Amino acid sequence: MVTMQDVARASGVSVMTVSNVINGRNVSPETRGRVLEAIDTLGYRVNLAARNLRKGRTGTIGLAVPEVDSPYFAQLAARIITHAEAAGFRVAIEQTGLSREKELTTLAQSRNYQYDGVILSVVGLGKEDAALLQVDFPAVILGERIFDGPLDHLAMANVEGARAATEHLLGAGRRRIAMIAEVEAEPDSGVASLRFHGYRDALLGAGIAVDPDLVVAPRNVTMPAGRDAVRELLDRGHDIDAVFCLTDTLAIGAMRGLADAGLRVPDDVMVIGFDDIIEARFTIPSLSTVDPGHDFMARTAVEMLIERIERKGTAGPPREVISPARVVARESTRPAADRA
Amino acid sequence: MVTMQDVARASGVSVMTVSNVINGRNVSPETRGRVLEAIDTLGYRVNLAARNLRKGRTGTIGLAVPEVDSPYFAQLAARIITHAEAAGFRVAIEQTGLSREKELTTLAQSRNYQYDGVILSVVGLGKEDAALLQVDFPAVILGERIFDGPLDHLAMANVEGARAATEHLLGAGRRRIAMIAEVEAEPDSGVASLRFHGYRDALLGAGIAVDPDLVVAPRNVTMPAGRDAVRELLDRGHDIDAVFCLTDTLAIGAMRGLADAGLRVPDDVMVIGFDDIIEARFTIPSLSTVDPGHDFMARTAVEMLIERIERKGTAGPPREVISPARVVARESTRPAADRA
DNA sequence: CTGAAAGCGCTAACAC
DNA sequence: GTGTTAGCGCTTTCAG
Repeated sequence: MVTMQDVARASGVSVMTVSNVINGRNVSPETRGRVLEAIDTLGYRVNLAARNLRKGRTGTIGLAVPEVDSPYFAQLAARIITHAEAAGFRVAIEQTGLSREKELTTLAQSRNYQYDGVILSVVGLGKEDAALLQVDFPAVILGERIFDGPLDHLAMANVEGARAATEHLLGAGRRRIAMIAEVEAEPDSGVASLRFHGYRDALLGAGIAVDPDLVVAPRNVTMPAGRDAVRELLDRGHDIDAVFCLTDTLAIGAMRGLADAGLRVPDDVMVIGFDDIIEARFTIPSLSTVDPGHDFMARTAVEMLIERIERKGTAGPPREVISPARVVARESTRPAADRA
Repeated sequence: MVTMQDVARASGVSVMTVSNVINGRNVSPETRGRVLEAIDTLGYRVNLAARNLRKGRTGTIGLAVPEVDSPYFAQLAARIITHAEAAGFRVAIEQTGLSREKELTTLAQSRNYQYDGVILSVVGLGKEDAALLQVDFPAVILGERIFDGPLDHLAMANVEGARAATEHLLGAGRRRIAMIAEVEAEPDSGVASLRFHGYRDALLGAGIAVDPDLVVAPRNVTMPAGRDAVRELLDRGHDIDAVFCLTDTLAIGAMRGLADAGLRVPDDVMVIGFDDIIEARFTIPSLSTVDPGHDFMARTAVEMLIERIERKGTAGPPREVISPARVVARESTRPAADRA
């Protein structure tokens, strides 16, 4: 390993001068030339572990997401990287695999001075873990389950978005509206129960009672699970005319399941999802969904985190921000009258 | 910041004992208890920057991909994470944004002792950059452009896979087979020209000349670009009966473009992609494609890298591995006879 | 089983 | 503009 010492010796200057050259501080052109040459011939590289230790920061922020290959999280990550790099931070993505333990570990590890701050997308942690989040470290929580927690928190307008999605289906004349979501036992404790809340509100508002038989739990949040959930729904023998899916990923699977059963979307069954992933614009038929304010979320998460990082001790109380959601109508909910 | 010193003082032992407790070495139960208690009350965390500096390794491998939100790379990353974590390594994902500079930077940064090794998925770098890859650092290159380079290299069977895909279309009786790909000027210099090579071989094998008008370049490798490429193809006024797309992402866009033009897949136009991303199983119709051996690639890349890391200096010459590819037939290329 | 000392490579602070 | 000194927090080495 080549160190600054070696470079300093080779170019006949002190290590400090080498450091100054590397960090672009004032050094006479002649000296700088000699140093750069030595760096080149020796193949010297800064040791970031040493620099980080000395400076007490790394210039890297951690982003923890449940799954990197879920389109929603992948697209969120890409947006966050864009914003963070614009602000001069590198981003390291970690996968928590939907586990509460890994989410806690990531937060703890971050405090090990690996990252200057962390954006944690939470699905496993719940209200009961709020105490464990009591860390004196720049962190922003993305997710639904930790309201009134000790950290900055950014959530979506889940209830409102889900209500709007359901009203959109009602507005198209549908009445037998199923929902694909695993609703948590405790009300409003997670994404699913919040979106179910919106679904129920919309139905009640239209004078329709929630039929528990029309709410089916997928085994996870993937396309295969969405397809199988639709099969179960159809096996129950009910006459459904629309499905509201917890996420677009489930919705894409659901559309596949409907096609397998010989049902046409939107004519026989309308489908709407939630998330507005890029894929939704390219399914056949294209998928109506709820845009949870992607750009707002990514930008806000990065801004909140960087502000905490820069302001160090001078913390201020935790903030709570809700990103607005809006329905994006596409072919999968288009009424017959609108078509050629 | 709480240090080992503080813990040592609080529990009346030396820093060494604290270190031993943390690293699970032999310490008397009583002492261990006192130390753990002090750690807990003080809220001590190991400083990884210091540990890394001292140990000269980080336990983290870097994974550089062009885009984290491309399904292919996202799914590759998820697989690599799985294998690396099984071997006790953490993975930090970085996005190179399709730029040659960022690819080089990532490789250089990695040598700054941030990662123990790096898996670099290359699209911007070419043969001419081989010299710049001459690093004395554990690295595995994923991609097509750097054959005979100085680093371990893992590639797909692009020519064979593309030939098989095209033969699959020929076998279904199609003759006017278009290809969506931006073919590089230099033969066999990148993924696109290699797959074009396979496409051409298959056509020639069937006695069909390549019609340059049937080869259209998308503006990038995304769904919108695939859709627009199909539009251009149709605007040229040719009668096509099949399309081979450089990637599944383009193919999904292409199917959308065909639907927009009122053409049915596979009846009017068959479509086949390349990559076998998860989404391909859930499009309507489901997408035929080429499986490039995902699991093999992820596993092999991690194995090769870790071997380099463990063996430090004792390098051995760079290795070259080709992952086998095979056609996966789905609805988008199903002949009429096979259907109900 | 526990401790003392040394030093990983770098930069902040202060000389000159 | 350049050099000297000190020390970031940890683990390795060697004594006890």
